[in-house]
Amino acid sequence: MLDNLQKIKIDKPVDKIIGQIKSLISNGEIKPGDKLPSERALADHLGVGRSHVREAILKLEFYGILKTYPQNGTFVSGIGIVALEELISDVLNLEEHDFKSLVETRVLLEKQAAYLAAKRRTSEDIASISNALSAYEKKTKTGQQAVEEDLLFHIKIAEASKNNVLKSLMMIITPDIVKNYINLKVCDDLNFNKTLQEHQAILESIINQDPEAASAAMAIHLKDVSEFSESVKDLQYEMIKK
Amino acid sequence: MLDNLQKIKIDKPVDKIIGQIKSLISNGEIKPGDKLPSERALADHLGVGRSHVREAILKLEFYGILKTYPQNGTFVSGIGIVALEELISDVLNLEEHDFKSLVETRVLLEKQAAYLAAKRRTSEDIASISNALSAYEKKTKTGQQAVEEDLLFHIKIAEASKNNVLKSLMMIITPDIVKNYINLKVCDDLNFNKTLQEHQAILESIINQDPEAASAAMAIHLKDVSEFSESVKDLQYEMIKK
DNA sequence: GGCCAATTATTGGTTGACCAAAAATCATAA
DNA sequence: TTATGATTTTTGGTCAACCAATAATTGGCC
Repeated sequence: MLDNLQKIKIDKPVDKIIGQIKSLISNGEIKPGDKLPSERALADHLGVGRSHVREAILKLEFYGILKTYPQNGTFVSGIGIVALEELISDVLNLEEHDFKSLVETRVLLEKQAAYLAAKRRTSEDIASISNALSAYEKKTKTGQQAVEEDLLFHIKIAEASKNNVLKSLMMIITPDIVKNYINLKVCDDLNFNKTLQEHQAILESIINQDPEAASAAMAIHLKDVSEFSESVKDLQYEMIKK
Repeated sequence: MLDNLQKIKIDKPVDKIIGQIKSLISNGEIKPGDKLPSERALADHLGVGRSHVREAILKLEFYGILKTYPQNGTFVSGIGIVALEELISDVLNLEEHDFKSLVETRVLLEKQAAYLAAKRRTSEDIASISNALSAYEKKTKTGQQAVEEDLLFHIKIAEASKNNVLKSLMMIITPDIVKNYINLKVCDDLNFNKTLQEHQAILESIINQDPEAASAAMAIHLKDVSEFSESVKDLQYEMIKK
């Protein structure tokens, strides 16, 4: 009976405006590099409040599509019409990250982070990673969950990689991962001791400055959850999203 | 004489507020999962307008750190204090992406995209990638730059990978890449015919469903720019940022 | 005493007005 | 005719007030 309630698509005003801006570009009214109409004019033209326009511009600014100069105007990035349209479309469809893609990408990033960390780690890095690991061990020894400490261990490795883009991207997908972990109750299945040993193996490889081993150890560590994600696939679509 | 003007650090009100929210968490006044004080209360407490608080919340929401429920309140993600602090710090320092990290990460993502595209591509994917390649060829044959068409080729491969997270991350770093390409004038050095051949090699591997070959072909394609990034390193810091 | 409805207070959402800075315009003088 | 400086206009930035929906409170009823 309630089945047909699932597909409600709330078109937030912001997304509508972003769509409108996109069509402005598609219709050739705005070319890459051009100045966008003033916020006022846009709000008037689209029949919405300026706040909405502002929010939309803000969002597109995060993704580098627009750039605002105070008291001057908002300008479109100069990367080309078609690419611009693709980018904007992507921003609009940003929510649909499925768990499988999420995990698949996480594995990729984490492996590379471990690889680079092994190559570039300083003694300070080793200290912080060790600290994170100790905190994790201490927490799990008392039987508690240690999601935070687990995360921190991985973050410290990302820092040791000396690649801030890699770290930023990991940060970006982390909340999604955590949300899915909680929803799918992945944590319950994990054996803390096993996780601890795997963490130690990763740390050891990083200490030994053995990139390949570090990457491999990270792959093993993430293998469980990776396989798990294969099995759930579309299960998440049946869950109630809050 | 103008040297000391370089270090101007414009502390936008938004970043200040994000910092304040972070310290609220650090001081234990707000715990993960808690409800944030109302926008009004926050604005009053911090002595700023509500718009600024709103903008800060919006930004933190993009990164999954906060979640706003209309007419109810804004809640902090439940991932843990330390991890939360790390995440927020990262949001604040998000701008400092250096070119080397950018390229290094791009290579990683693109190689994986090509790998997965070769595994999962449909005939439709091949068609769109081919189209993008044709457009690139046509444009370069006339001697023009074809940055957009180049980008589009890579985007279509990302789409063929069927991993939307991977695609999103590539989209996120693309503007940064483009900006740096333009600033550092990488494009000028590239040989269009060589690029075209490399693109064709990638496409061929994807058509043949040979993931390893596709990944390798992409690596070769990106090798030039990768090496270039090694040589510039800190050169960018001397440039004027606009 | 316990339950339910009307009321009140609080929340984020939305709007329009005002501000200062930058750009564009125009008038004036060389 | 050109250069220059005052003036007007336009811009995004900021703010305070209002709106509708929700949650908390209160009062009355059973």
